[in-house]
Amino acid sequence: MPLKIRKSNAAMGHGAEPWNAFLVGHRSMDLKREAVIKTAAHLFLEHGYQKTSMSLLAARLKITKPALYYYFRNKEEILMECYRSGIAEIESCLNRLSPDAGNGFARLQLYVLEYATVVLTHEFGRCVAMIDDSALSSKTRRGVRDLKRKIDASFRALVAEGMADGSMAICNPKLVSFAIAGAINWAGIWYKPSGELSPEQIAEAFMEILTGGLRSAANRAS
Amino acid sequence: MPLKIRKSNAAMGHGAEPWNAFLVGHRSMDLKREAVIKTAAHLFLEHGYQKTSMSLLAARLKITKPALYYYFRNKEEILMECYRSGIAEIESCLNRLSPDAGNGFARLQLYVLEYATVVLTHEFGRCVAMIDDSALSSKTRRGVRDLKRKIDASFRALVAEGMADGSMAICNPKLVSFAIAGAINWAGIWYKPSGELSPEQIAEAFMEILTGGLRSAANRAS
DNA sequence: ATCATATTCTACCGCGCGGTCAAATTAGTA
DNA sequence: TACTAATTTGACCGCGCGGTAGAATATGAT
Repeated sequence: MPLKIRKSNAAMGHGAEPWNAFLVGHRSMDLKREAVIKTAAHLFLEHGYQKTSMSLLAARLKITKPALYYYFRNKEEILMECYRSGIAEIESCLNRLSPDAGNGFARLQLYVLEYATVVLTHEFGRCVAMIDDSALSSKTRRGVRDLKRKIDASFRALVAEGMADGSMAICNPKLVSFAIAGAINWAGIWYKPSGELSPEQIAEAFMEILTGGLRSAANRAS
Repeated sequence: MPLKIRKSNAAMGHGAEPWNAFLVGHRSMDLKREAVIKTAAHLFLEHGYQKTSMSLLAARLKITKPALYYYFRNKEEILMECYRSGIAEIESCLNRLSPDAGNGFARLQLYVLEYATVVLTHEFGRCVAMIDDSALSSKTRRGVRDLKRKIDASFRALVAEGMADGSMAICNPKLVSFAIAGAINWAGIWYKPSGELSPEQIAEAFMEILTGGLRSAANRAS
């Protein structure tokens, strides 16, 4: 009778190694799918999407490649799920500050702060900013871009709002949105957790640098 | 007697199709190397580095793959040359405005304008901003990063200068440099020449957005 | 124990990649 | 013309990739 790997006590919960979800038998498909995309996100962020092979991903999960294909149709479905989670997280940030946090300018500042924090610290948020979607099939890519566009639209709406209530100088919302998102996304690329600057420090500095030029004269006088 | 492709009248000069450099015989190695990296840059920008195969590059030049290896050791040497040209162009911008174009803040503004223009319009400048160097061997990548670091250092020096002469508010030069370069590099990614905004429009808007928050109070009063 | 189902495995496929080789072709020279 | 050196080529290699087929195994219900 062969040895049997026994179920680990720490197999469930957030702190566990992801591959514990695969240790023995029956746990729900959802748990295993989550374990896969979580591990995949880390690998994608470390080596890039193209250079992360399905075999490596499987190895990290202590399973074999075909098992992956039992849970996902193909490689790009896995990346798509990473995007979906990350974009959902960013959207929830945006909705959270919606109610009433001051004028448009103040809310833009808050959003910059939150967006930067997500992109620097959230494992799936980082995927949205960092991972190039050009490797995807055109159909899947269109789906991703649609989701991204929603974020961009909210961003522009915030800028337009600030201009309408007089708290921001007049400007091109599209370009403002691109400039801010670009600076932050790029930070997602060079930022390494081992560096000397914390995500909070970076987020605060970026907020000041990127929104400092947008305050209206009236808003500045106050 | 087989047909012989005759030398085109337009085979030389800047406006010609790059592959004309290969049409017949003897032209200098340098011309052909230039034709290769120029064509490669366009393909890298269009499809990405990883997805541009040496076979495709050769096909675009109307030669065969092994001929490519007569002029370059390997694929990454070609990308390296693209980087080198782009970085040289950016450095020349920086040197050009060095002498005396006003205080630190004014010169930073000029530099932002020029950097954005190069990254949006110059074929090799775009490579520097857009093409991920993580596909390179670690040795080559170190070379590229050294070159990039020089640009970053100049950038930070400009910021430090502005702080020293009182034209800019106090800030972290490293983060300012990253924020500005990031926003512009990211523009290199989304910008398509077919879009409705011209590089000049983008460059000017970015200059205002990205430097607006850096002006010192004293500088603002004037 | 038995069976049906859910899950995971071993073994494999076709493909296109970066890169190489030795042969063929061309150009320059005399 | 004939010789040499520079250039280009067709044919090929090994590899690792994404993905698959079908057998093997584990699980849960009876």
